[in-house]
Amino acid sequence: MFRLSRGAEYAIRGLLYLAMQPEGKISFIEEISIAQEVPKAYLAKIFQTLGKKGFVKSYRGPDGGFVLTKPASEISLLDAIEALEGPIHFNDCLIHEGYCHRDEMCPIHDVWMTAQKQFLSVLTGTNFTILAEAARVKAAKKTDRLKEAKCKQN
Amino acid sequence: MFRLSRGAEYAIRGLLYLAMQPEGKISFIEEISIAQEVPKAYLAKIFQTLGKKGFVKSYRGPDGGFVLTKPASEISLLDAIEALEGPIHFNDCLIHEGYCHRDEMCPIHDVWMTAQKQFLSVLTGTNFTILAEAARVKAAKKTDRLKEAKCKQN
DNA sequence: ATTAATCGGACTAACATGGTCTCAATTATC
DNA sequence: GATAATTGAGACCATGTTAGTCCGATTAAT
Repeated sequence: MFRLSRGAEYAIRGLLYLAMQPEGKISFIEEISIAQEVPKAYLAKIFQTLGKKGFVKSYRGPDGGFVLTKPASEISLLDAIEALEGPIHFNDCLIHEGYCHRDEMCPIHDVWMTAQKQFLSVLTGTNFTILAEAARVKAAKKTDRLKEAKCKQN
Repeated sequence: MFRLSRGAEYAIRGLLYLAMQPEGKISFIEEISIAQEVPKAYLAKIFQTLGKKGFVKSYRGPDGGFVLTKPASEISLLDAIEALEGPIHFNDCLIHEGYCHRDEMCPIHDVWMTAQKQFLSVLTGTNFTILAEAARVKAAKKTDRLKEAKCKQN
């Protein structure tokens, strides 16, 4: 179906939220779920898998929560997606060399290969420092727009 | 899940088969299903949707079957896929401008946009004449390999 | 102890996928 | 005109995936 799953989408939002916090600050699920508009219980489950995959570290008990285990710059968008969806391969024939016995006559294999490479290169080229920065810029623009609107009112 | 559906895969194989036939030659489902290793009944269903979408024309009765309605060069890989899967958008926010209210603060939208563009450009840049030609080349190489192997035997 | 948080997993409803099967319609051939 | 070969339309079904919810257990700060 060529669609990002909601689970992966939410994982990305969650990691982005953490990436935008001051370093080392513990955030808890409820906080993130509200800010990022994700159902709390679902987000909790997602963060468990993010924990198992080594992207976040958790603290239990009151004042518990989650922190990134590595610098945001070392987590790519692809990492986040594959953490939830598993490895991406557009077509079965791309799973590994020799998987598909039709390879020797099938001309489509190569097309998929390049399409997938193009796609993956965009995702690996984007990390959460970049995303966090882009989010900050967007937020600034938004407040600018609001100010301007208020100015016109008066 | 970022995966091509089997249905679309089979549609591609079917169209490729037709594209490789002499122009105007009618092929019937059983023939195609055997050559392309697709379950016959399923392929029949797929060709009905390909017919409705205007890619193939059908003839009933004995000696009936299917033919391409337009030159293979005018059918892109994307056309074939979207005929079965509907329009491709990697993420909901790409459905149309303004669909997602988070756009104004979400930094990921733009990444998806470029990733999808890259991907689609590969698929639109590949048509069935290209594929058919590539298949012929591959087939030739295969027979070469076989000949060589036979030569060594003697 | 209480309370606030994660951990782990069971559970579920809805939908998508990948088919099969049947019967009807069409048409070439004998 | 009967027969046989083909597509047309759609009902049907088993399985898997998605997008969650819910609950009880665990951990730790106060």
